[in-house]
Amino acid sequence: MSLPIHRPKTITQQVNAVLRDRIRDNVYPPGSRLPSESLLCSEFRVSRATVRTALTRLAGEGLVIRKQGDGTYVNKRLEGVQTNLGGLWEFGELIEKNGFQASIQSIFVGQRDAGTEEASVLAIQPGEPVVELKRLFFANQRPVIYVINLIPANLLAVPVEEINGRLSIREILQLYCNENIAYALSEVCANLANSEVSSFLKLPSQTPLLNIHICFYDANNRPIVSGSSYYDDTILKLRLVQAWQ
Amino acid sequence: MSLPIHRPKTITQQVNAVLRDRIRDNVYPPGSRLPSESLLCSEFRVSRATVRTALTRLAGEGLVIRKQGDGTYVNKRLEGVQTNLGGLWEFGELIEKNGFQASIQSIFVGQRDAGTEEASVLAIQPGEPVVELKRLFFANQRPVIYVINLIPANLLAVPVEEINGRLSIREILQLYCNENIAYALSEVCANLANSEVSSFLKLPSQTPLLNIHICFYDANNRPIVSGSSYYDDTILKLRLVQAWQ
DNA sequence: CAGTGGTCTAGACCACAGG
DNA sequence: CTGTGGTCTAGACCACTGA
Repeated sequence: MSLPIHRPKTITQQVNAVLRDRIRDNVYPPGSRLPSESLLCSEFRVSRATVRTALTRLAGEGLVIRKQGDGTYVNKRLEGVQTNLGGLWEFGELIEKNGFQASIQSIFVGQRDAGTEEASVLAIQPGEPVVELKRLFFANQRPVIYVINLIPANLLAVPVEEINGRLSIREILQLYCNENIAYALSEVCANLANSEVSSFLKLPSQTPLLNIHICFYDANNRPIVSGSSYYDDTILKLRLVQAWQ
Repeated sequence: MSLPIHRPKTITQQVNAVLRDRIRDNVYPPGSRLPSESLLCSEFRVSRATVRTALTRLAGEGLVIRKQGDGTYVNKRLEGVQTNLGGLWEFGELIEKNGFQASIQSIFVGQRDAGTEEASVLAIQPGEPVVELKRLFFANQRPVIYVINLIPANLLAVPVEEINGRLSIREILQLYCNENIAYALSEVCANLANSEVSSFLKLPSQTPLLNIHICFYDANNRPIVSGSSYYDDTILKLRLVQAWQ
C-alpha cells in the first residue's frame, strides 16, 4: 500500500480555507465587503503576499470580486448551483452542488486489452492491458452520469480486485498508482445516446447528451487515465464560473 | 467615443509575453527545460516573484509544467489545437486554433424589447430595450458557430447603427459601452438544432449541437451581455486544458 | 550533494475610488 | 485626501530532484 504522507497545509491554503468557510457560513454575507488585505494580514499574522495569494485564488473561482481603490466583495450571484472547472471531474461534488444527493454504482472493474485508439490516447501499444472502470453516478437515486475510465495496467501497484470502484479518480490514482494529476486535456461534444448509455441512464435512445472525453497526465507528461462521460444535462446542469484575465 | 487609454504593460505581463513568444517560436522547444527561475531573474533584471507570477500563469494554461527540485518544462502535448477556457468566447481565436481561417458575418444588429426570461438574466425589466446581435462564424468559409448576444440598451454609449458587428464581444463592450468583463457564468448543454440554427449552419435539423449559454458581468456585478451560441462540434473541436490545483 | 521550484516575509511605490 | 487593491523588490528558508 502507499504511505499516506501527512502533509501539513501551507499558510496560504489555511488562509484560503478560513476565508472560504466564512463566506460559506455567511460571516461575510453575499455582496458584503471583506476586511481589507492589511486587516486580514494583522488578523492572521501573515504577510500581505500570503493573503493576496489566497484571495487571488478565490477571485479566480469567482467567489469574490476585487475592486482597486475600493475593496474585495463577496460575489452574490453564486448562491445557487455552480462549479469551478477543476471540479468538472469530481462528479460527486458536481451533483451535490446541483442540490442532489450523490451516490456511485460500480458497474464493472476489470482488465482487458487496449484497442488501437485507446492505446494511442494512453501512449501505450495496442493490446497492452488496461484496467477498465464503468461507473454510474446517481442524483437522488436517479442515474445522471455514465463514465468509462481506462488506466494502463502497469501503473497499478495493487491487484485489480482490490480497487474500490466508488472512489473518485483522483483518489484511485493516489491510492493504487501513487500518481498525481498535473493537468488534463478534455474535449466536449454533443452526441446522441447509444443503446448502452441510454439503457444505463434510462433514457430514450437518440436523446442528445453531453459527452466529455478527457485524458489526465502526470508531471512527467505521461497519460495516466482516460475517461469518457455522458451527462444527462436536463437534470444536471454543467455550469462554469470564469474570472476574466 | 471612448478614449483609448494607453496603459503600459506591467513587467509581469511583459515577461509572460516574452516567454510565451519563445515557446511559440521554438526558442524553448516542446519538452525542453526552461532556464531556471533565478536565471530568468538575472536575464530580465526582475525579482523572482515577478518571474514566478509569469510562470504561474503559463503553468495554469498548461503551456509549461513545473517540477519541484527539477525544473520547468515546455508541455509538448499542446502542439496541436487547444484552447484555454478564457478563450471560449473569443471565437475567432478558437477557430484559428483549430487550424481554420476565421471570418465573421453579421446577420442582424438592432434594438428590440426584452422578453421575460431574457430580462431576468440581464437584471432588467421585461419590455426594456435591448440590443440584439446575431452573428455567424465561419471556418474556411464554412459556417460553424451561430451566436445571439443581448446587451441592455441603456449601457450603449453610441447609437445602435454605429456598432461594428464583426468585432469580438470584448471589443464591443469596451468601445461602445466602456465596460470591462469581470467574470462570466456559463452553462453547457447538448441540444438538437432547431430550424433557425440548422438553416444558418446548413445542417439537417435534429442534429445534436453544443449549446452554450453565457452571461458576462462587470466588477459591479451587473450583467452586461448574455449570449447563446451553437457549435457544430463535428468540425470545430471544443478542447480545454486544465492545470490541476 | 548542489540546484531546482515552493513558500513566506517585510517592506515599497503606484493607480484608483470614495468621501 | 485617505484607504483600497495592483505591482514589485530583495531577501530567506524549505522540500524535493537528480546526479
